[in-house]
Amino acid sequence: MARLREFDYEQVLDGALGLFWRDGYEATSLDGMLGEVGLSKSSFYGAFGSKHDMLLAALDRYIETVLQANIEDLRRGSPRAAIVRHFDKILGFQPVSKTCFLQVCAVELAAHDQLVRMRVRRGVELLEEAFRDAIARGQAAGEFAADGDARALATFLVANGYGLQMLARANLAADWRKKTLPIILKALE
Amino acid sequence: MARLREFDYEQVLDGALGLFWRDGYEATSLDGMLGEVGLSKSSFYGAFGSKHDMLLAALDRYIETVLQANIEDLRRGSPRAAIVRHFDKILGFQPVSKTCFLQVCAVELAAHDQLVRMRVRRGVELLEEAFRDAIARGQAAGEFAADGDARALATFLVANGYGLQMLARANLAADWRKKTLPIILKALE
DNA sequence: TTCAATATGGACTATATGGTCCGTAATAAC
DNA sequence: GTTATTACGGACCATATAGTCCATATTGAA
Repeated sequence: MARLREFDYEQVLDGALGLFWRDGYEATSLDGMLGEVGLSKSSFYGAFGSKHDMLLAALDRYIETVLQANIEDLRRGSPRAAIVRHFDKILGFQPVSKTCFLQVCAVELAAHDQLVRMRVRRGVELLEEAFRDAIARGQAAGEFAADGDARALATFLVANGYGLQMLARANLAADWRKKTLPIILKALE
Repeated sequence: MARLREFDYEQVLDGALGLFWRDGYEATSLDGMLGEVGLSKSSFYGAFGSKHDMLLAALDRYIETVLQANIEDLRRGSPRAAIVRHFDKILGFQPVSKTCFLQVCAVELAAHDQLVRMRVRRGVELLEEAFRDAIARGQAAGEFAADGDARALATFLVANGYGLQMLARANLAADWRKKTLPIILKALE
């Protein structure tokens, strides 16, 4: 009954996510983005509504795809090994690396944008739950001390992950950053 | 021999810092800022050069004033109490609070701006040194375990501070965040 | 085949942006 | 008081910005 869409919605959304992620929201111009993904303005406004709406959609998509993949990775193998894997990834970041998009949104936008803030919070809570599950499994398996507060330890791990990503952006010596991992892990033992 | 400047350079710089700090670099418009601090464009360009130059100057000023005050506060009283004070401040943050300007710059700009990155790194290192000193003093005084690696522990504390600030922006429940403090402190014992 | 509905290309708009320029005012040295 | 030097106000500029509009194209249903 109506003309079919010619572009791939999710492909365009992933392209936009990549730019918001790499450059931030304000620094990403709509014209530049539409040029990169090859979309006309009318198609864009018809499908996404506004730059801000697209940011929200990109944030949701990040949570559904990238963050979920990280969360699923936390379920693989032994809990301790999964947690080490998670932190090794972060410790390998350089200043230009694409660090967690939740952090980009939290720091650039969350203070003044409730819709962004709610999504970031939800994403962080999902990550926290995944850590909590991993910790609980590790406790049951005897890898971690059984008397630890799994939820508090999970929040602690999330905070350390984001703190270390900030230090990677600041280009703090990788050697120094890496030496925090044993300290972090010791809190679980 | 020449006309005198009518505005207070540092006062204007502090005003600009406040705006960059609250809203971020890209979201702060020059016209808006000049309106708020009551400065004409010619005076601005004569004194500060460009928006980017002013950002660098504001970042330097943040380090010299706000960050230095935090660092000096880490020297007051017992090391353990000073560290608790530092984290209590962070744990009191709400999403709209002005969290550390170094983090704002790191996340919004450091990936693509070497001049910002170098300054952020320097600021972070100054904070890290202050933590290291506090830890070393605490170790000497028997407040902390003497066998801990003071530098690694300092990096760990810095990372936790920034991670908790990110969680404050995300509006993660304050109760949860607060429960990480005993875990952090335990790493020192 | 007609028609209602949606998609597309791209011209267009209003405004905001960072930055420049210049005429004039104020200052201190001589 | 003259002069060299710098500050100031504000008009001005080129461009970038997010967003609108419309003529045309394409589709599936009736």
